[in-house]
Amino acid sequence: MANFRPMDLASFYKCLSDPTRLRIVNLLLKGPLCVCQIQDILQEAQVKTSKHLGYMKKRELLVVKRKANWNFYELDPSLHPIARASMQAIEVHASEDPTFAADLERLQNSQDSDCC
Amino acid sequence: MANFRPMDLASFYKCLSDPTRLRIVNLLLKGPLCVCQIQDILQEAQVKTSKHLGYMKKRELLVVKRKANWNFYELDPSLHPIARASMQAIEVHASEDPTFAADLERLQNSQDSDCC
DNA sequence: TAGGAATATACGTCAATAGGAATATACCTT
DNA sequence: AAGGTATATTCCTATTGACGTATATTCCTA
Repeated sequence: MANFRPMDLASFYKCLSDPTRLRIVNLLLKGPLCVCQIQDILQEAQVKTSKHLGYMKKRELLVVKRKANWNFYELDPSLHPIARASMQAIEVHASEDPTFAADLERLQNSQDSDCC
Repeated sequence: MANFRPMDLASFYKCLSDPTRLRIVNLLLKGPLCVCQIQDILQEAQVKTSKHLGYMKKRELLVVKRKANWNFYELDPSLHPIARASMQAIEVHASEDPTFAADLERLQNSQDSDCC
């Protein structure tokens, strides 16, 4: 969101307007993750996860870094303060939500995964 | 957003995912407004404004109070902290955006309007 | 009670979105 | 080079969303 215009802000909030994408954002708030980790944690179909990641990448909420065979996604570090504040609020309150909390727990357990 | 679930949160962010609705939220952050004031400030077609207000009311972001011939919309006072934080960030940064700023200026000038 | 002002709804159209199935691409390993 | 793993893309379908035109509803006032 280089230029702060309602248009861009709307585009940012569109990224947060889907449950699956919110779950992904909740995970990426903890740091970069590779696609297979995200898939494992969400327990959703590969194509579904991939397309939501592509959606957010296209709208510049996420950036991707390829390492060997794996794609690591992370939140764009240069987001507008409004975006940052919105996501920070999600992070602060994630434990109140069963889905977010369960995802974060699976994230913990996946640290010692053999995936990537 | 009585229950905090990604579903509800997604629904909330859907309300923020349209430029016109963002402009409305920006105005309502300053307090309740009647539809005619909102229409005057946005300078958009009546039906467009009305439908966006209906959209947000249906998703419980806004509540409406009828007074005589006029409908006053306001932000639901019992919103989840995540929603509050997101909107507060919008309020803090509104002056950075030409559209938001111009809308707020027209809001000032409309205080002495003969509308409602 | 008839007319007018304020606001919402119905209907039609077109674009965008979500999700699945199948397929393609990119890179690694043997 | 061949096969495997990781990930993206294409195609299809059903749903939702945005916006305009026309019309309905609600309430006030003369």
